[in-house]
Amino acid sequence: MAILERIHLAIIREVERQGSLTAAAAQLNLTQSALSHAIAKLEDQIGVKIWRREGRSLQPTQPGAFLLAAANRLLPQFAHAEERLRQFAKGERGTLRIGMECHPCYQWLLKIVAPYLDNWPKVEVDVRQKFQFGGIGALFGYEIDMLVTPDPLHKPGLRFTPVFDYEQVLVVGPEHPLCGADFVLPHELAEETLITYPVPADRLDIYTQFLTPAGISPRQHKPIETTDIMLLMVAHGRGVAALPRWLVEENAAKFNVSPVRLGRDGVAKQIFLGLREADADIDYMRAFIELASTRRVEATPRPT
Amino acid sequence: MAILERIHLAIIREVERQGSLTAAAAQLNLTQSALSHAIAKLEDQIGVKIWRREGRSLQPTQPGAFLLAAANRLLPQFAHAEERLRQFAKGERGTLRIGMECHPCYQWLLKIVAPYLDNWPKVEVDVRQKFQFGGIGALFGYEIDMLVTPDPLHKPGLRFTPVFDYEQVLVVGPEHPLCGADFVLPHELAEETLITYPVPADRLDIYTQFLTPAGISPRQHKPIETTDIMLLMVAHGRGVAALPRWLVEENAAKFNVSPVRLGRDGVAKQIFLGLREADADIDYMRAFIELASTRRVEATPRPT
DNA sequence: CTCCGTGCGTGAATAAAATTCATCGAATTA
DNA sequence: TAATTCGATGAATTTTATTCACGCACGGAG
Repeated sequence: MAILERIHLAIIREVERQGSLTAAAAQLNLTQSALSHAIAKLEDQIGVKIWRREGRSLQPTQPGAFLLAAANRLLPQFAHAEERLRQFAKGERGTLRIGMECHPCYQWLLKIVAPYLDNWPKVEVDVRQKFQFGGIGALFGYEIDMLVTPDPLHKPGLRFTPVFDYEQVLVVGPEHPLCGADFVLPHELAEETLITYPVPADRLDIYTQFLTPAGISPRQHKPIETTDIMLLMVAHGRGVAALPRWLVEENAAKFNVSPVRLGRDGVAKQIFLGLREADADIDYMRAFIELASTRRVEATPRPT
Repeated sequence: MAILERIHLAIIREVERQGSLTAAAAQLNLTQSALSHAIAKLEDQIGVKIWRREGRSLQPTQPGAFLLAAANRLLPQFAHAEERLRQFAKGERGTLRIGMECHPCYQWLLKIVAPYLDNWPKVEVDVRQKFQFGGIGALFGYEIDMLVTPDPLHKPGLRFTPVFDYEQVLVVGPEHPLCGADFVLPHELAEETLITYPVPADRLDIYTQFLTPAGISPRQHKPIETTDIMLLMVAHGRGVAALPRWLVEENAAKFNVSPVRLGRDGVAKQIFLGLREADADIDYMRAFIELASTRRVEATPRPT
């Protein structure tokens, strides 16, 4: 009845990675012959070829590509399940895999995770930042168990809890004309170089909530990966950036940068923790959210 | 290295379903002894018990429950993968699994699917309506390949295309005082019995876009599963309902019901088709969306 | 062009595993 | 309390996976 097994998926994935049966076999601690037999049997039973044998190289056929996608989706879940079971065996509670969709939140997260690890010595924490299908997809696809994101999604199956409010502000260097200003209006950025994290513009609040509504684009847009470099660039007059006020204030002395309110009323933001509804009752998950919620005060900037 | 196999998940799921090893064994075409050995080996290798043997009954332990959840998630994907491979073998293109989050769209869908099946004789179509984690979750979890929904979600990994616009209207019976009225205002429904599909109020447009903003609740709220019964109830003065105008007009003669605009401007709605971005280039998927888009005219009611 | 290295497929042999058979003890029920 | 049902266990057996040995085809080097 059942013909497709875990080993088949493992072979298909490994052959793709290594480029040849022989190399894949070595990786899987098997002989080339074993793989050949295994695949031959599978191809025979379902009546479909997995690869096109073009001379020496193996090109996945359509069914092969389909299986490859399935393998890349399913095998990590097997691996994680086994890992989790081993943790159960050792008396550990599990691994909380946290996904981040909010670059500057990393520093905030560290402040939550530190006491959490003390309170829950038997829980491991793992933080991930790259997801093929976005944070929501990673949550649904069991790549992660919790998501830190500024944009929640109240849908059946997921639950989001706001954990802190903050104000998004413009950061400028000491020589910048806006340094010390009460606030900045969109058109004042029309000739600026805007430094942001490397994500699409429609995921950046300074566009969606500030520039785009006013129909303004900055003169130049520079993507930078790390917050430190970003602040360094701003401090040395290479452009301006938009970051949470608390982050700017924490780094004000170190980098010599100043916050400026975005617009008269400021741009208010919230960070949410999301998890699968099915996990909502797990004690160590609840505890994390609770801890994150109570630390909210420390991270809150002055009210707008 | 790899210890957790498909068979283990199958056993765990089947034991849960059947309540006993013996019954599960019969279901899986194995002997009770085989299952016992298989599980004993697994428990031995990972060092964890799957069930608590309380006298005769088997209660899943915490790891057991975890594996059960994994089984319920993973096994259907194996089954579907095999099914899909068999279809490849037969020269078929695959099965388009369509999920519905929009009760009255069923009739519309039939009109799209009929010509589609003719154009793509090698593609099977399967329509599903129940999802544990909502339509979006089903899409991410590979339970379905396409989602028909009035509320889209533009997120990385998913793509939504609007396929038709319609007007949501109130439906009333021939004896109803509102019959023939130009439009209805929220307070006029305060003493009515409102018939809807059995979904939460925050998913019903008549609440979110009409009643709730005005702070009105109907006197009574009756959930009904099927459109026909709903129209029958309305026609016989048992209440009013909210449905797409095109649906009402199609059934006006058959059931003797009339549409009434909701508010002065009417309530405008759109239906979207959603799919995983990874599938966006598959020809028979594109074709379905194209077909659905071109049929848009027929379903469009008079403009508001 | 030919030789040689390398990679894949195949059949027989072997090793490993899964499954069954036979049996027992414990728990449930009549 | 006897009869019955269910799960565990060890040995026997069957099935399956893997290896070994070998042949063939492709492609690069000489």
